[in-house]
Amino acid sequence: MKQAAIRRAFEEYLREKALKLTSQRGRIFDRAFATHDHFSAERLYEWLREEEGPSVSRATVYRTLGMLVEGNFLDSFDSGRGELLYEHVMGHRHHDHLVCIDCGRIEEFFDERIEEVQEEICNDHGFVLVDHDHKLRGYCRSCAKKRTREETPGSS
Amino acid sequence: MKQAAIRRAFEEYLREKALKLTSQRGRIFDRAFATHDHFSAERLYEWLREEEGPSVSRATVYRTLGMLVEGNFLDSFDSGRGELLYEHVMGHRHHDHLVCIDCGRIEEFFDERIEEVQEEICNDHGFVLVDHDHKLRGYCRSCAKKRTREETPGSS
DNA sequence: CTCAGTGCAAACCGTTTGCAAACTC
DNA sequence: GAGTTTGCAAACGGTTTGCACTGAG
Repeated sequence: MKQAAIRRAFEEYLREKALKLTSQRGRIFDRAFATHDHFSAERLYEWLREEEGPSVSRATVYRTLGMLVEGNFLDSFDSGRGELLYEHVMGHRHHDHLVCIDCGRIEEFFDERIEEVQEEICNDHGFVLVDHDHKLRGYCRSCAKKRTREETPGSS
Repeated sequence: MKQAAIRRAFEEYLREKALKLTSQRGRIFDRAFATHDHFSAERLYEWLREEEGPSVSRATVYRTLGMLVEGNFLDSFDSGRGELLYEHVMGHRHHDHLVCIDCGRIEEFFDERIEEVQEEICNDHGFVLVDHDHKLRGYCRSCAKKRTREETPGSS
């Protein structure tokens, strides 16, 4: 889906819900969809104050991000460091995350087998699965390499 | 492992690390191992002030819980509601959690297939897996039942 | 014109921290 | 006695909220 189409979907959503299209909402939406990275509310707020455009307060950033998650334009997940991270949903299928505990790098994974087992587990427990949070934490390729080097007395 | 043996392991740990056995650490440890439930730092703090014994400050509760996780006496995991939950480790093998998004009920699960796939995924990404966080969120049996009842015009 | 939405600053909530006093070893 | 550990209260960091003002519909 192209930017323009996504933006139209957003405006359509606002209309349906009788929400107003303010310049702040527009800026926040566009900025969120302009990145393919995961970002925190605070980082998005920084971006908005660095770049020019109608001013947007921190409160409005938080409120609008909440609304975008509600409307399924964004997904949020816990970074594990006490903040929520957001990523846009359009054109992405569901996936989970690998998080580097050294540099913070985030990669994505998806495995159908896990999805199936999750359903099975919920059935066994009588749970109705709504969503899940699956993070694998460890060292990414380059941090793992760095650590090996440091731990080995090696050359020098 | 019996309470007494666990307590001995704790004292041994303190000795090894040259940490002091204070009355506060003793109380916190004992109280944490006296429950089989998941609890937050704040809840543990409440328990300690309700029950009698040497007084323990909130700061000490947080500091000691951190130490107990460090020493592998407790596991902590993110409740998803902005607080950490703790559970004791002794006699429990690793497991993940099902969380009811209505009543907060927590059940545990373990599935070897998922553990294996996780390793495989990490290998594929060049990650060295250290640990993971896997929560299934949904409605527990009784909350699911309650919801069905409410949504169905039904009898009345 | 009206009411939803915004900005501000204060409030929140779980957690951490600096420092003087208290206690273990 | 020496040096940890504690308690207190203030600080923190991310997020939420009350309220008067602004602006979209």
